[in-house]
Amino acid sequence: MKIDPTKNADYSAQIAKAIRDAIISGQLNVNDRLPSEAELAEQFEVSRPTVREALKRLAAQSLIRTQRGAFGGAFINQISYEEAHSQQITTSTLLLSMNDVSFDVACEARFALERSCAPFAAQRRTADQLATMRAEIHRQTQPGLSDEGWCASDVTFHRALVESAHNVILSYQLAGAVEAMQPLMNMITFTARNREKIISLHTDIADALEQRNQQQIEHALLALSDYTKNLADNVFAAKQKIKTDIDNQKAQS
Amino acid sequence: MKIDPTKNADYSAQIAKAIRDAIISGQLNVNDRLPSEAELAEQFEVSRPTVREALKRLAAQSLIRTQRGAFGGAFINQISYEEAHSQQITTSTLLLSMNDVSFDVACEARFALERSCAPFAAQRRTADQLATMRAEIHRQTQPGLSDEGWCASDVTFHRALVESAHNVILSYQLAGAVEAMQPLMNMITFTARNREKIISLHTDIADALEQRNQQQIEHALLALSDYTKNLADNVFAAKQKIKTDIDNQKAQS
DNA sequence: GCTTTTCTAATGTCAGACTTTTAATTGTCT
DNA sequence: AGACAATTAAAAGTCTGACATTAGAAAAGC
Repeated sequence: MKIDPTKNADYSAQIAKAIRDAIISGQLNVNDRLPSEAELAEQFEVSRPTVREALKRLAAQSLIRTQRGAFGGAFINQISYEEAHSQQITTSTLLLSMNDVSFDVACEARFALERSCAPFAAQRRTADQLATMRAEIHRQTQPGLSDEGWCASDVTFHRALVESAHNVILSYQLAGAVEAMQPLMNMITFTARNREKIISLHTDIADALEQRNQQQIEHALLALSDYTKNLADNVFAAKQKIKTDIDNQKAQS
Repeated sequence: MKIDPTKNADYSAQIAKAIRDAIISGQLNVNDRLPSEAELAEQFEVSRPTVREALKRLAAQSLIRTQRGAFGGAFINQISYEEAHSQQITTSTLLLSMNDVSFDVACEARFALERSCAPFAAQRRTADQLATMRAEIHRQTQPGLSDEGWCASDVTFHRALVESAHNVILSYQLAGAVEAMQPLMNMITFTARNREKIISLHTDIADALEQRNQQQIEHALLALSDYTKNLADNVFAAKQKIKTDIDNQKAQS
């Protein structure tokens, strides 16, 4: 972990890469302290601001944390599930919003991923998680529930399902996928009739989970996926119609 | 997107957050140019180095790209699948290496996620992808294949399977999961006999895919998952044995 | 022995200057 | 007029040196 030849990249980017590689390769361990900024500056033969920019890059990826004061400095950060998770969501959300992914594709992926926890959920679900799901279903039946409340409840419901697989890695990956999809889902307003149907599908899922019936869980999820896709198609078609109507009106006037 | 009150966070972190939020909320669009560093410094009432640290944070997340020279500056970056993907891998790899996740859990998650593409792969696989998989299987039968070559081939094989689902979101999520697992997989050295068995399981997968048989694909993947887990258990048990033997030897001397 | 004060090493911030890059403009020649 | 070369200016990248703030450690006081 030393040199910066005269490549065509910023020093700060090169330094960040050098340190990142050292962390990933295990040369630097969790809670190790990096040399002070002044020392790093000397070591890499650059100025302190340059080193600082490199460190900020690493901090943005939660690779290090910094602490002020004597015996402070930059420490290798043990990345937690929460941090990793929120980063995944930021990245995925941006990816979805910037690359106009079709709703169908995203929806298909989302439910396909969720289905992957079905076998373990069927085996390992606890009464606790089932109760959470039932409670959310009950909340969803309340007539006065706002759109935001509905969406939040939906997320909690699906999260409980994922958690019931009792596999941290799976939870982490799926929660990221589900939450990243949320902004897209929010584009659809659920009417009372839509809600009723979705609640019935949610109930199917909960029932299947209660009976520990893997295939039925998968089947219900698939049905939910199809229904959501259909709903979205209608919503988008309606929006499109309004748009063309306006265009026609303009053309006439 | 304005002020920084005297909160208990770095200015640079606050500025980065303000700009990040503006991007996510859509106030700033792809390829928009941010004000120059000097202008931002004036706007936020901080110095230019502070602004620069904020920009480096955003650059580390691929949210912006910078260009030097006249009419250069910082531009909102359209995050590509590749960039998003490599970030996911960095995060997931670190998460796995720093939180001593058990191999079983990771392996279970990895193959469960991969199974989720089975229904689409069965429907949509092309001759091309099947050919890639067959070619990799053939490469895997070569006796002189190095461990690195074996691992690379394995990744290519599974990647082709994932791609055959023809869903970019799924590909992105799964490729991240599969590649993040790779360092863990590399801890297992595959003996000739192991390889033979894995090749046979790979062949099962390819056959099932050729026949567009979803259930058989899932079944073969499950078998591969179980076999890999078993293999890992043995490897770790062997390592443990060596360790205790050494300890005993030390105790005797 | 415990609390309080002081010390000090480290990050956080600033101001100002200089260097390098790069695109637009201007100027010149054919 | 069009193509090529020189000039210019804007912006990021870098450096120097300084000051402010913080927080742990050591010393002083009780």
